[in-house]
Amino acid sequence: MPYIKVALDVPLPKVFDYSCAEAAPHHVGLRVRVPFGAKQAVGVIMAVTDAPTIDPSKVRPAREILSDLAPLPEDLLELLRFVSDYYHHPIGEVVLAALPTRYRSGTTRRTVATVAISSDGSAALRAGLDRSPVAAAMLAMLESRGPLGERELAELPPAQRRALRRLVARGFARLVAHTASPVAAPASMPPTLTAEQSAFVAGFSESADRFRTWLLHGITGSGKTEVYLAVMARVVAASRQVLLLVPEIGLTPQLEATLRARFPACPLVTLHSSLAASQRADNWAAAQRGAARIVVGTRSAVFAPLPRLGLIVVDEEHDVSYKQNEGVRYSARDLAIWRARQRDVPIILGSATPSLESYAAASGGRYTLARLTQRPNAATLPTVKLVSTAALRIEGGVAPAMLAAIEDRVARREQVLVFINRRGYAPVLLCYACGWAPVCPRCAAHTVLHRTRTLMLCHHCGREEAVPASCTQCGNADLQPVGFGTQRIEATIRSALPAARLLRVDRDTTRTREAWPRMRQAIVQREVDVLVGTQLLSKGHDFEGVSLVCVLNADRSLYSTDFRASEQLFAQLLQVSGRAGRGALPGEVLIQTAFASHPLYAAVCAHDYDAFARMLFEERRLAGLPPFVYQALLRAEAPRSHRALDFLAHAAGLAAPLAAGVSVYDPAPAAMPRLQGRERAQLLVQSQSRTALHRFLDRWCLALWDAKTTRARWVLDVDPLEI
DNA sequence: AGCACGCCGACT
DNA sequence: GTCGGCGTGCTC
Repeated sequence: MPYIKVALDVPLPKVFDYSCAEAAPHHVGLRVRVPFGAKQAVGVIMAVTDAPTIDPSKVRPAREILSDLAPLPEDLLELLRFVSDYYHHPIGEVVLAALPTRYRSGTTRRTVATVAISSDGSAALRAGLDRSPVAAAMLAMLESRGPLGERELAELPPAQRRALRRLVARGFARLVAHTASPVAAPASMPPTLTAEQSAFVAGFSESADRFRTWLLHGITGSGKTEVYLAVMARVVAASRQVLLLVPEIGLTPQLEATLRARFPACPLVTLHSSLAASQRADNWAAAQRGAARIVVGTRSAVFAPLPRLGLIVVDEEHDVSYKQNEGVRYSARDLAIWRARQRDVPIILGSATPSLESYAAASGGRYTLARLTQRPNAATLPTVKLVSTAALRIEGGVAPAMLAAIEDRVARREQVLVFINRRGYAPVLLCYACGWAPVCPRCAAHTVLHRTRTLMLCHHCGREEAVPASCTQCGNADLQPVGFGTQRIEATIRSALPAARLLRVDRDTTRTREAWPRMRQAIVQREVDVLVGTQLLSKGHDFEGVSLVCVLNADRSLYSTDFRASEQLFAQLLQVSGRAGRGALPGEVLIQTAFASHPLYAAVCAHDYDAFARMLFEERRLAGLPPFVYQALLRAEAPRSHRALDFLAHAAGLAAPLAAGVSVYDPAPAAMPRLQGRERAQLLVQSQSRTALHRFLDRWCLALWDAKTTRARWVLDVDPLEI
């Protein structure tokens, strides 16, 4: 009797043995439906064996092997096993997370479960039969509001879900299933490449069929995309697949349009979170069949099966959105490199501001560095100037000199982009009498004052509350907004320049699917003079009419406790600067700051990445920080903070005898100590040797899994970005 | 993580 | 008496 080892979506570091008469070696990588505890689950067959590892009497038979999808290829399973080992995360969660959601359940058709009240339930409600207040309330809700959909069900508190299950069991409510239905042009000519671009393409082509990591450091506007396209053309012509990873796409279908225009005959699919589940599953399957030749996707696309892979490109490789910060905390950029080595194909990491890790690897010769130092067509870099606010008291958040510059551009019918990395009206509403300010009850954060919809909003958990009329501590009615968000800056500019046409672009104004395309249209057609927006606006948009970029509130990251904040600020400022003067107009960038003599700003003004990188590198070396040490963070969370800290104290105790060559720090509250009603704490471990760190992590995790102590949820964050 | 089982207080 | 609260332990 053959047995199968099944990866299941549970936080346990093992696979589960099932008996399965029909199982054969070629079933490895297929999905399978199995009984698990009291219910059924869908998992992935990781191996087929002759004998179970556990007591055979405990083994249950598998229900059914699902063959509506081709098996996950061996190289992908190998990648997933590596991810599970390296990030010390349960294999089942890793494997199932790599699968499009639609394939995580057995049904291939997209069904949305809803719960509706039954006729028995209506009768019971009228007769007042149910004595449980929760159950009665649920029945009343089902009757008045109609059936509850999957989303609403997921958001119910556990007590209500339990009550609902009981109602279903007693026939007072029933499950309903709805089935939802799922949902080219002439080739554009490549431009003539610059000498630098051609040199890179030529150099790349010499070893294009072997593994090699290229770090393509190109200043903003130097045409990295053109280089990618030229290199991709060769790969596509050889009938092989290209994986192009991009940061969170957000508002950018532009790259996709460019690719389709350049390769009209080449099947292209995208993989990102805003696709409908069925679309995503179809695109994934097209990649797996090898039918899709170009796969453009965000970080999770690094797990797409690609049988004919010939090249990987990671655009904006420094972008922190490549790091997954929930569940398996992987770095898609690092895994892309692992995958390129595994498949023996070249990989290009592109950036105007490479991460210090990549910079170090290139300096040490592990990556091949290539540079693009020129903008094509003799376009010049924007001039970057500082607007010092050190001696000023700024009225509406925008310095007079900056307002004047904006007015000047508007008068010349040029467009202006104003960045403020905070949405809402004001980040804090403060009582000047006693110092009280509204906070979120579930998160360790102030709630943010919003004015377009008047409310206090928690930006961490989304909780909405009414704006208090007076201080709840002292009764003072004079509560003042402190600090500036996009809405307040918009108001300032509107009152200073009443004739200018303003558009605010942030998460609040781009919530609907159609909103952004319509705004984009308005910008391109010059129906807008001043754009006020968050970082959303900074990624990958070329607005030809924009000649001035203004940056507000950059100082916040200068003296942050996070040692990576200045690296990220520098990258952001250079990226944002790149938005000015993309067309024929010369660009100008103004950065409002109270610290005009800070060396970071000097480097930004000089567009000097190398000087800044060298400086940071030296700082990190002296301080003993990455990339000179390797880190891992044990993160714990629990409803009460002592639970999380107790767990970490216990973990530190377990670590002590294992920690050869590894420093174990003290448990500490997390940077965000409370999130969504859960208290969070963390424990840092680090080592100068990656090998020593991982040898330690291997043994430590075994001990942690063994210790069935203190109930806290925990994850290991290997190579953390946020500490 | 779910989910059972099990043992305690407060309602009909 | 049951309902429902939550702590413990298991899932092949």
